Parts: sequence; C-alpha cells; structure tokens
Amino acid sequence: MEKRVRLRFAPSPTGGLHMGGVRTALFSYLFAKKHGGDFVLRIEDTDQTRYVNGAEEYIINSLKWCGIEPNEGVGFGDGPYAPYRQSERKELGIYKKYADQLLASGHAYIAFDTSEELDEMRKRLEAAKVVAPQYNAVTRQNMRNSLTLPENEVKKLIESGLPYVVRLKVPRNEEIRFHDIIRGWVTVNSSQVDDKVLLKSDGMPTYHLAHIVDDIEMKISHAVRGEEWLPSAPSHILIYRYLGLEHDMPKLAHLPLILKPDGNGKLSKRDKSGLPMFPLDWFDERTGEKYVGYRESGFTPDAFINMLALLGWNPGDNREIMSKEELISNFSFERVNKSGAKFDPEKTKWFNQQYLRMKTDEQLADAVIPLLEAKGIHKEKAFVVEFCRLIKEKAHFITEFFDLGSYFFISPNSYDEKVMTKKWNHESKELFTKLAVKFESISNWDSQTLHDCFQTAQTEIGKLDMQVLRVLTTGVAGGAQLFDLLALLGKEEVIARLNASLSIL
RNA sequence: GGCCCGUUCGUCUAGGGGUUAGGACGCAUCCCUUUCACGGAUGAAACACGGGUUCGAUUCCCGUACGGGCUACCA
Repeated sequence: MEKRVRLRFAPSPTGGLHMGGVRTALFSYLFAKKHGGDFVLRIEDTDQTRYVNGAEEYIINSLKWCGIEPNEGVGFGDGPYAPYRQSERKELGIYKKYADQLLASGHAYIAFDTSEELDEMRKRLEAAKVVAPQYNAVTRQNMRNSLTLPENEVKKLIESGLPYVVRLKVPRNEEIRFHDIIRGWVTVNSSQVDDKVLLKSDGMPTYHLAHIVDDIEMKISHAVRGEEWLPSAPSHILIYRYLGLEHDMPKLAHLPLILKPDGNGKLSKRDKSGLPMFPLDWFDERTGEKYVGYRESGFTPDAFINMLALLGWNPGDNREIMSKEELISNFSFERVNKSGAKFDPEKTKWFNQQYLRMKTDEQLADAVIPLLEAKGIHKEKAFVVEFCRLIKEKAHFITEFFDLGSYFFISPNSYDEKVMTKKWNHESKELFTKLAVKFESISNWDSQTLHDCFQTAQTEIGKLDMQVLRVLTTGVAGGAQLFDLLALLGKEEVIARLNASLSIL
C-alpha cells in the first residue's frame, strides 16, 4: 500500500525567506496538491544562536502571500504531529530517544572534544598534508571519545558535567548508494563521509538528526531540498539505516540551485539585478539591512509563482503562463532539471506583465488607488479605471502606473525638449492657439469627437503635429493614446493646459 | 585540494541515435500608426572539447575542460 503523500517545508528562522526557499516550498506544495496529499510547515530552529526575531512570522506571511499554504504546521493549525517547532520537540525528548538508540546499537558514540581540540586536530592534519581534515573512522582514534576512553572514564566524565556531543559512527570504507528522484542513483564512499554530530553539547539535535527524526515521525513521503544538501545525503542514509528505518525513509529530491543572473554562483540575498530576492519586504533587525519584496515591487503572487515554477521545471510543452491549478496538475519531479538555472530578471518582468494584462481595469484601479492616495492624489474611481485602461499596456508593474502616467494627475511644467526643438517653429503657436479655440467649441468632449475635431481643424488652419499636441498637454513625448487621454483629462483641464503652455512658449 | 552534481541560442528551456535542433525572454528589421503603445511578420543566435560504440552521434560510454555545490557542535 502506497504511503499517503506528505511533504514538508522546513526552513530555519535565521532570516527572511529568500526566493530559492520559496521555490523549494512551491515544488513541494505542487507535488503534495497534485497527489491529494499534505503540505506541512515545520520550523527548524535548533540553532538558538542564529534565531532571528520575526523570521518565523515572515515565513508564514510569505507563504500566505504566495498562495502556497500548508494545511498543517506552525502558523497553519497544528495537525496530528504537533508540535512543529523543533525547539519544542526537543523538550519532549524526541531526538534524544533516537540518539540513545544509535548509541545503544553502537552506531553512534560520545565525544568530549572541545572546539579548541577540534581546531588543533584540523591543523595537525593539514600540516600532515591531509587535504580534507575530518572527524572520521581514522581520526576519531586520536580524539577524546567513548571509543578511545575506557568505559568507566566516560561515565565519570559525563557525571562530572563535562559537555559532550553524540556523533554518528561512520564505517571506514563502504559504498553508500541512494536514489534521488531528480538525479537518479548517486554513490559515495563512506570514507568521504565524516562522523556527523547528531546531538550538540547544548542538548539540541543538529539538522542531520532532527530532520530525519521528524520526517519519520511526521510520516513525510518526499523530502525536497536544495542541491547544497546532496553531499550530506549519505550521512542521512546511514542514520536511517542504523535506526532500522531505511525502508520507511522519504524519497529524496534535490533541486537544482538558482544562480545569479550575471556571473556565477548561487543567487544571494543581495543581487544587483534590480529585482527583489524576497517575496515580501524584509528588515533584518540584527544587521539593520532592508530588502525589498516582490509584493511591494508590484508583482502579483501568481506571476511570481509562475516564474519560480519555470526556474528548473517545465510542463514538457511550450506553455509558460500557467495558473496555480495548471501548475499543480502538470507538476512532476521527473520534469525538474538537474542543472542550475540562472535567474532572469527580464523574463521575470515579462511574467508580471502578462498577469497584469489579464486583470480588468476595475481590478487594476483597486490596486492603484491606494498607491495614488499615498501620494496625496484623490480621484474618483471611474477616472482611475480609465487611467488604468490607458496605461496598462506600458506597465510591467502596478507600481509603475503613476510614473508612467503622472501627467494624468499633474499639469506639465516643462516640455520635452527634443520634440520641441524638432517640431516647434514660429508658426506653431498660432496654429495651436487656433486649435485651442476649436477645442473650446466642442460640446461633446470624447475621444472620437476630439479626433474628428483635430482632423477637420487641419483643413482649415493647416497641418498640426500630434506629438506637439501631446507635449503641449502632457509635457512628455510619449504616453497613452492621445485623444483618449485628452478625453479623460476633461475639456476644462485640457484648455487650461493648452493656454498655459502656449503662453510660455 | 578532495568528494559530489552538472554542461542545447546571451538567458529559461523542448528534444533525443538519422530533425531545416522547436518555443519563450531579450535583441534587430519590417508592417500597422500624423502621437504613444499593443499587435503582427521576419531575422541573428545553441548541442563545451577529445576519444570511443555505431552504417550514423547533439543524443549512449569514457576522458578533458568549464561551471556549481559541499568540505562546522549552521541549516
């Protein structure tokens, strides 16, 4: 009988959730939903020294905004496997139980080495030309642990309160083979694997132990994480094996990394591409650094998610714009690429533009109105709806609307020089003054009438340049469709602007 | 350095033993347009290299190069 599909997103609250993490969550969510399974949020806060205030809430809010909501876990209603915070689970003694089991079966041991002693060991090995110093089957023989110390001595040291860690006893030379849904079979020799710390001296488990214990206890069917975890997967296989749980372990999927748009390396939280790296604004109170979010930059969550989904995955055909439902029904790990994908800021903008165009003018207006009001501009809804209709084809982001069409709200105080030097001559003033008079006689002030009026006026007063009219009324060389724009501005305003510009020029 | 993973247009990618190697973003040109755009059409642009295997490799295998990741009592 197949296991119920259950995937978890398990970030550590050490800062804002960056878009790579969002993608990991997204892929897990898509797979879970596709198979009618569960999506769980677990908080891996086993490192107290790196805990950042507000990070947990940020993670929860980000997932909500993105529309990839867990149905179980921290912030989303506890399910049958509560608690979902590792620090709380530690209090229950869950991890220690498993560590004790490994200790009892001889697959783990106790080590008393201080960090100074570990440093010394590494230096010694480096001096002896060992390229990758590690605590392993060879080096542990020279360290202070329960394998080198007599039993009663170990007991005495523990009782004396000396801090110690529990380490995994990795065999010296053994092939470790495991299967990854995305990459296929991967083989590593255990000589490359170090004796990972399982339980830290403060009693907290490390990630290595904790995620395994929780994945088992929470009946997780698929463990999805970034490629940076691939090298530690062999350790994890060993832990499952020694716990007698190798057949119950989740299937593994290591996602390719998201790379920087220019140059090389993985995408960092600071990138010069001009686009955000975080879903929402994030302020790190430790460093005082601010990071802008996709939400605040005018992205819609659908566009953000769509773009992220296609970074390393594709449906197998040419489709690119897909709703969340379509992403769910088409998703599979088999179609996830193995190689890293460079983040493409231009295409990301394009995605948002596509989603912007799917919105009605009414919806756009609802989003734009608060942005205008923040600038102290108060206009009736109908005006803003029409404004959105005229400006949307030029915009990539909702936040650009004002900048792209500020002349709808503010009279010009300067006139595009390029256009004026090229097209304005000694006759122009007279011609456009006559046009203004014609405009004044219009009683039915709409786009079509303005257009007709402009055309017929030319037969009487002479050739008129449309772009000049544009500059005279808006100040800028480009913008929304001219007569629509003038229609919306209204007769009074247009005449006033025309008179103002003609008196200056 | 060692180990692991990877490599199709600039970027995201489809494909897969015999194809004119397909799409998208971006770019260029043209059409539409008395403004501004949208739109439409067209174009430039890729299988990292070297050996095999094969009648035939971009596709399979092995090397090399290059790129990335990991190498903590961090996740």
